[in-house]
Amino acid sequence: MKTLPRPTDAELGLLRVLWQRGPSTVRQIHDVVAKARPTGYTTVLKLLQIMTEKGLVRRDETDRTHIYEACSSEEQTQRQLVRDLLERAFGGSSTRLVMQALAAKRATPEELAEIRRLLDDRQEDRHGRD
Amino acid sequence: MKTLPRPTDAELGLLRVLWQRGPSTVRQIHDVVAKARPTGYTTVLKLLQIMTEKGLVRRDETDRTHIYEACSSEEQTQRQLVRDLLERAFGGSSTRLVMQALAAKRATPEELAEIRRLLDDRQEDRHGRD
DNA sequence: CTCATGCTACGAAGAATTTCGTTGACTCTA
DNA sequence: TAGAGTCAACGAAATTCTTCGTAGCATGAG
Repeated sequence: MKTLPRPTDAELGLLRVLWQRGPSTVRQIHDVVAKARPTGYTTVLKLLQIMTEKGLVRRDETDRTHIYEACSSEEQTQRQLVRDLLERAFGGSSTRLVMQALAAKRATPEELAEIRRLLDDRQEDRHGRD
Repeated sequence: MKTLPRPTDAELGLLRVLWQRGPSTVRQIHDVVAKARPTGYTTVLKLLQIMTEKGLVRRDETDRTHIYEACSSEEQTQRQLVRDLLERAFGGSSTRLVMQALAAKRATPEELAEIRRLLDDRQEDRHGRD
């Protein structure tokens, strides 16, 4: 499994629908994205065809109405995007990225607690492995 | 001060040089980027001209050899990029972004400690303000 | 002064992204 | 079976991104 190309903005929009809905037809995807922003049906179709070539999605052509499905999970893609941003803009320092993430949007106390929990797990991992 | 456009990959590369070096000439910037990847001098120049139009950099034209300078600090730009990614790929959940940041690159114990310190500050802030 | 050098400006080409119209095929129904 | 509707495929246009060649101007050395 080789690394997939970074999805463009429009592509990411379609992927988000696929993650939310699961495998879907062009029409189903179009219905969702068109609600947020007027978009032609064939625009979505073409984008999905390109994404198929790139390996971002796969499609089931059994029936006449094809079914599209994301190749990477939301988590995998998010991690890829973060890794990318990390290298391109943060010189690989996840600390600084986390700092900016917290600065960019005030986290709720619940979120802060969850992140704290995450750090605890992380630390346990290290203790377990080192 | 209106919001600046998101810098492209190549633009971000030049911004990183400007942040690192401070105000610089085209040649100085070119020398740095060309070391990492062969790039024509005029490629860098053109990119800087476009970035000037976009407002990403400003230039001092006093001398014949212009001096370019980033309009946004590294921190501001990073925050903008994170905010952007947050909306585009994480539905605004900074928690999940932090999770992926930690998953994407194993943080060192020192980094983990620093993030922990950050959270503490954050919490104190809230106590102070709530 | 003249020429080599270094600089900016400009244009253009090629690639990637985004959008949509048209076409031809299939399907369902009246 | 004829027509309306739906679908994938394709081409093409508009835009943005990236790259670089060329031209024209200034400057400094000989």
